[in-house]
Amino acid sequence: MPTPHYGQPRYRTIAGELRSRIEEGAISIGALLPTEGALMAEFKASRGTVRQALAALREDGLVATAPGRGTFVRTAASERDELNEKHRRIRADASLAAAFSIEIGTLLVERERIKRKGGQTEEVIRSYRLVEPDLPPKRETHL
Amino acid sequence: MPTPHYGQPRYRTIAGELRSRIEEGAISIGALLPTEGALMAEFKASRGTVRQALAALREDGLVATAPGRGTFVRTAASERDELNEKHRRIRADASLAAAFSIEIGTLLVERERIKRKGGQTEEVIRSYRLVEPDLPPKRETHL
DNA sequence: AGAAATTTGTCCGTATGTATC
DNA sequence: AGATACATACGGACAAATTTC
Repeated sequence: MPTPHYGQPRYRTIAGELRSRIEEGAISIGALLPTEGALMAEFKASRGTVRQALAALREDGLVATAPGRGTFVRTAASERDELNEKHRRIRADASLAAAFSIEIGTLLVERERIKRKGGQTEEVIRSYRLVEPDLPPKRETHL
Repeated sequence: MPTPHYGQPRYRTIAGELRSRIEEGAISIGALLPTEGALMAEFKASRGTVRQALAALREDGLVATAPGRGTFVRTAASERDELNEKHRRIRADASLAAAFSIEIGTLLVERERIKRKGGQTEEVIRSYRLVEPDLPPKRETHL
């Protein structure tokens, strides 16, 4: 098969399948995922594609990989990563004002993410910033 | 050339070189990096290797890539990402106590990262958690 | 509007290096 | 030392998004 990635790319499909197994407890926390070779056979995918899938899970913090050892499940099975994400507008307190070199009371955007794991909160992440785009705007549909 | 990655992998070398150019202003903010094809020619590397290098820069938040368009520099050239990282022990206030379902005053680890960009603070990230490892411990040097 | 060219995205197969078991 | 498993690298091919003409 060439490279038809109509709906979803294959690596995302594979990542999703692995994610499901982890969330459903088929692969428990701390356990090893199948080796890259095994995944190649199971999904009939190339090594690169399998590694792309694992990289995606790694970015989500779901697994961790060690050379010569394998890829391990990092987080709990059920109730995984409910990652509530909230955006709020808050006013800078003293410490934030100092960090940004702005006046106390200036409006900031707070993004709070709460990672849960089996009902228990694992981590609270709060980031503060002003605003700003990411990429330059698209070219206007020409003349 | 086969695959000798003694000191540094090639993709890291390429990423480092590009990073330098960005930090030194040779490629200014918002500007396009050379295309993947151009980088292949310049570094005499395969497409995959070049893309690995770009992925590394992307993970650092240094650049952003758009399909069909190219890879753009995201952050300021000089004084980049001073990413001060501090760890502190703090006591849970009301909101953190609620998030973790613990008592107010319980000790938590706060990791604060401040991303700067040309002297100006861009983002303040604070994460709170208890503790815990990442990977299962290595096997003892066997029987 | 539409076709062509450009550029990134995905995927395959293979080979060799390095770490761990 | 040998087997296993992940890391790096090459080359080729087709798909999809964007820009250019």
